[in-house]
Amino acid sequence: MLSSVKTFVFLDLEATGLNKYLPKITEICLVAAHISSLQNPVTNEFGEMQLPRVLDKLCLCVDPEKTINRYASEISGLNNKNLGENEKQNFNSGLIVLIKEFLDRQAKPVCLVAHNGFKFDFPLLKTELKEQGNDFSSSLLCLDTLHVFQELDTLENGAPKKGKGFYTLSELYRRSVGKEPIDSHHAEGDVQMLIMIFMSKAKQVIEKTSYSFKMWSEISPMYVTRR
DNA sequence: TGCCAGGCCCTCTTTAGGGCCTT
Repeated sequence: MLSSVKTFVFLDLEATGLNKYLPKITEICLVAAHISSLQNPVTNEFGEMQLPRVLDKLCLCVDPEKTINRYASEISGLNNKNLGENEKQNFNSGLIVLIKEFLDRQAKPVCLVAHNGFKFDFPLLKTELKEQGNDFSSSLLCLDTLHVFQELDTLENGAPKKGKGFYTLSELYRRSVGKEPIDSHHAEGDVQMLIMIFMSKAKQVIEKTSYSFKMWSEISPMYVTRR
């Protein structure tokens, strides 16, 4: 299934908190890369892998209309004060139109990619869409890089690696790229790390992983607000 | 309003409990 995907759209959300606090999105970043760029990474004069030159980006800050968890504010730099002062809009129908048009511009089939996406980013995005009475095309694919890298380790070593923090986005980036993360917990920074991690294993991800993707229609909302 | 994740994996397991990963 993944071998037929033409565009991977890397996604990261910042939010007011974690799942149990019924979070709302404070920042969304989508970066679309064509399979041809991901499978043939360009290197600089030092032989270091570079982000593809041809990328489409959509990054927006969002007024969550809810108190942002203190820790979430500290790590993301987004708080109710600066979002309010900058007059950011909420997650409204206009934003959904933007995102859908962005996805529609990409060569299809399209696959969304997020780290721990099955548990956090995809369900939360689905909740926000459903609250506006909207949704994405059911033909959209979803890939969770947390599952991908655990599955690759299982294929190579018989089991995922153990230990706290082994599969965090930052740690995967350190091991894949050999550099310290930059702009961690800023949506665009996290997406850039995600692309680099993906490119470092693109061939294996596309050819070997078979359990790490779902159809968008299989994603359940994180929660449903009572009205 | 207030509720307050969750499926998978591991082991000091299986009559269970705790950690991971995302903000």
